[in-house]
Amino acid sequence: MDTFPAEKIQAASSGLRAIAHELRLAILCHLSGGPLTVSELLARTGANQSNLSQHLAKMRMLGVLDCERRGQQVTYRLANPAFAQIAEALKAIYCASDTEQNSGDPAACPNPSPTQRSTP
Amino acid sequence: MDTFPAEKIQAASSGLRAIAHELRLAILCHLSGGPLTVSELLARTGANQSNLSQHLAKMRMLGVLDCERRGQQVTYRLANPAFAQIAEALKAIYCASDTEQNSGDPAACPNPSPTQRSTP
DNA sequence: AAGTTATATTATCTTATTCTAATATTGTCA
DNA sequence: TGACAATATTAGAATAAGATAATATAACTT
Repeated sequence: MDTFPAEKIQAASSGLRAIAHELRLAILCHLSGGPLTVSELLARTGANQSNLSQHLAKMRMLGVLDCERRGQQVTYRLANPAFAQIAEALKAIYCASDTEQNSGDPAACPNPSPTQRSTP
Repeated sequence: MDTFPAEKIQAASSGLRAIAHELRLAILCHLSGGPLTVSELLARTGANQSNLSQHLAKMRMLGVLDCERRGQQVTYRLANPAFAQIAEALKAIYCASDTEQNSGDPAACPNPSPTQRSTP
């Protein structure tokens, strides 16, 4: 996959920023099952009202969520169902059925590593 | 999709944070086509060497990339092929074939919006 | 060993995120 | 109209992320 036009990268990274936060990802996951009102999200996430509202606003402004008011309740939904696929991919990565994920040292790498010659 | 265990959300959001940046997303896209050396990434992204290295380090520490040194070159690759799916999903969202994406005001919403009664 | 290439690390400054608390809007109902 | 419920907004302080420049390390070459 190299065909991601450079001009779109900026927009896409904004979209990612919109969900790259513990609470906002939780919101995404909950909304992947269908629209929910703020109260429902409040109950499911256990978040602080003001804080939740701010995060919802950010997700909306960054184009991840749409919302609609009905009386005094506001319902939020994914602006694009493909956002749920991102949650799916994450689940595949972080909820692998195996016992453990990656046994290696996360920081292990380049300079510290032992020499490996390309032409032994 | 509500079956994303709460304990995993934190790890997953770290993974997202690792790619929620213009340059890091570009790196992900380039590596989706297969492993590349730092020099190759340097050429393709046009980034500053020090900066690129720091972003690669962050992606590695957050578990998105693996790397391996061969002589004086270091090759980076996706730690999990499923990360490429995220790039695919983003492409679906942000590179829709239609002329334009979402024509609505991104900020339009709740309080500012006109009344809609639930029982008209 | 000295020079050179490839890459990583550190330091610092600037800017952006995030949380909390307080307050404001909007809509409903008695 | 006045109280209440649902949600949004603002302001401020604390923390994190980012860019740049300078320097360090590691491996190769002569």
